[in-house]
Amino acid sequence: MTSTPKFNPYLAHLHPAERATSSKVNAATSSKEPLFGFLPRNVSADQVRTAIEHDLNPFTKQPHTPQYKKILEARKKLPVFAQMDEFYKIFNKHQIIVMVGETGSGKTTQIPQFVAYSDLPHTKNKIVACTQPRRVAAMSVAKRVVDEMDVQLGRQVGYSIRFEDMTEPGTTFLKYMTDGMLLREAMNDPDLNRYSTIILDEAHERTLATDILMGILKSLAQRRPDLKLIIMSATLDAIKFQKYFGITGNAPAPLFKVPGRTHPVEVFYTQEPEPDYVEAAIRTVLMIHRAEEPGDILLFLTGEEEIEDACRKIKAEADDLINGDPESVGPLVCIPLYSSLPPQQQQRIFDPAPKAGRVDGPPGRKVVISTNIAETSLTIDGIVYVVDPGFSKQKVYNPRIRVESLLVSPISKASAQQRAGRAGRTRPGKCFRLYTEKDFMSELEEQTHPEILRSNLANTVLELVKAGIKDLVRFDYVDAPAPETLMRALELLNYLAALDDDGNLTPLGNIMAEFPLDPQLSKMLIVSPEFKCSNEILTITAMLSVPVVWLRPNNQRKEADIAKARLTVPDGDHLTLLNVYNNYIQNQYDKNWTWNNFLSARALMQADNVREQLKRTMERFEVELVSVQDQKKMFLAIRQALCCGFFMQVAHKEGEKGNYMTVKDNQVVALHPSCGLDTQPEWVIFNEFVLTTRPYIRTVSEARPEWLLEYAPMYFDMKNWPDGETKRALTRAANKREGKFGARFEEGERAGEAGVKKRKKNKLQ
DNA sequence: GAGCACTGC
Repeated sequence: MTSTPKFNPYLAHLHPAERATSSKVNAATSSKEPLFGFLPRNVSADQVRTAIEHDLNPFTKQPHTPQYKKILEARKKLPVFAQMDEFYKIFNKHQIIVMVGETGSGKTTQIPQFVAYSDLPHTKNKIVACTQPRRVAAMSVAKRVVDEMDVQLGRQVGYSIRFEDMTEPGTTFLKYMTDGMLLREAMNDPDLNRYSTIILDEAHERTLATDILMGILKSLAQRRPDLKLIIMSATLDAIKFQKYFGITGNAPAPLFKVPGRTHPVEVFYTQEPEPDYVEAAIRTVLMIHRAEEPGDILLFLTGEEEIEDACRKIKAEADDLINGDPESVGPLVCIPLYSSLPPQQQQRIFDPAPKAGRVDGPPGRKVVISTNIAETSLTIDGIVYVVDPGFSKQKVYNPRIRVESLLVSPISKASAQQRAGRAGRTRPGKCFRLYTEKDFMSELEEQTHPEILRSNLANTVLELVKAGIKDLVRFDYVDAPAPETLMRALELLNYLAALDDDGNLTPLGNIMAEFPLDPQLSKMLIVSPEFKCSNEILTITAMLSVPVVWLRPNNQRKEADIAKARLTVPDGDHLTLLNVYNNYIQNQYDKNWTWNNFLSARALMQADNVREQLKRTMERFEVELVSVQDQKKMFLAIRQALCCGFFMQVAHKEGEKGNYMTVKDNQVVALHPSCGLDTQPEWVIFNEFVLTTRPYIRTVSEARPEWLLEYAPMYFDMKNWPDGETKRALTRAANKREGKFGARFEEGERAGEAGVKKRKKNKLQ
């Protein structure tokens, strides 16, 4: 290589810097290369600025489109752009950095591009990844960056979310992805060798996946000095992350800080605590409507019912105002917003405010009444007033009874700030907090508890063990979960035979981890071929993994209930779910059919999608897809397979009043009113424990004690059980059974192990 | 005789 031809396909694959050193070519030709002189991980902002202005796209070597320059002018106005020099100074010097970028700083779109100029991942077959907590964000940011970089979506720049991989192996070097997706990858490739830099965006949201990734990446950074990490977060959490990612006993990780671009928001508190926050919220909205300048209102409430109720009341009161004095106030529209609303109705939040009732009359106003969805997931432009009663529904986990439930709780200071910020996106705004300043200062927690402290960790623990992390108690968590939560998870996985008594992954557990499911579900799915009903269990599993398919509109409850009764299988709710799905398929995914039967077409489509994904995983691990033809046998088989996964979620009837008592935890529960069983069987197996007006079990099927004893002998080993009616009933069943089956009971082999062992012998080894 | 904040694989 002594001369540089005009085009050399070999040279084109070489890194420009390497080319420059490997051949002393004439500088005039080479400098036409946009990336000429770039040294990986040691580039300067000057170099990057020059490359960005180059006529050729540095990554495709194609001339830029006119659109590129136009977008570039807008990019240059972003606050991060002004601090490019500082960014490279810090990034070049450190392996891990923490970045704080307020709303509007441009961090999510720009920082990954800056990193691409530094890592030059396209020359080394590496990828720069940027994680997002939400799928829509990963998708829309990737699309934006594609335009900014003048490349094609799914080629050089792409995204990867569940059900959709918009990347091209070997070509994609910048990838936006959900945090859950990267965690999945880490499970199978603990060194994440494809990545040169990993950026965790929105780290302050502390999703379960991001928290686990922080732990994994912190230790990975020691094994892989070539891997760089950027943790992007809101201000309040930065110090915590800096300390966490600091080298032990040494300095905290360096901070790169960029201001945001928002407008000031004036905050008001109430003088006294409000006894009824919904009533106070309604009053405040109407007060704003009467007395404040034009501008839309965003009110935060906790759930669907509260929101629909408030919508009706505000509408009624506003109408009264107008009728009473049409001169003083303009028209007002109320728009509800929560996640179970169909997307079409969610779009209504972007409708413009209503026009004035008449020429020169007072202008109209839009009020969006929303759950927390408007705090992070959706931004509504034009909001000037925020009404914040200070509550949201939050997930809480009680490890003692293994129950996750939703509880209306006070929000955190961080959350309150986020809410207030929603008023200042387009111009200066006001935020009305329906609590006192004193309560804000002294009663609200600084941060919302990270999800890892509020969740059942069974799934997470299985993923961690699969990723090679065995000592879960001493794992370096940003915030360690309660030991009891970990213990409960390990215990469940052990009973399910996913982990052996030493906490090692079993062959069964190894396959279970591959399914994006709760361990009870993956266990039941994997063992279902032994019962000759895997096609059916696959469907039921998919139906249990999506939101409830039944619709029950307020004004058509009766009709909805009748429609549901037509599809109900009296032997159990799980069989009803199977029946609904099968009917949906028989009716060829017909939307009219779903509509006429008060079923959510969206949820059913999702179920079908999930079913396909699970099916592919089953095929990959040679979990057979089989059915028995005889319906009676099939119904039995399905409930037996259910027992293999859900034997820890069993309740026994106590007395004649329809009360049930959960086995071992001894919680008194009732069958949920949605339950379709036509009798009250002595033993039931349930999918879910819900704590609302009282404790209910939901999605329930009949179980038989002999199945429990046969498929979960370790769990139903009665030697160390407390005395009680449940124990007596089980003992009766056991005695009866022992007479019948004798020796087989002694084996004590847990269902599922046999099948996996067989497969292992044949295929896995 | 009820209800499902939100997200993710």
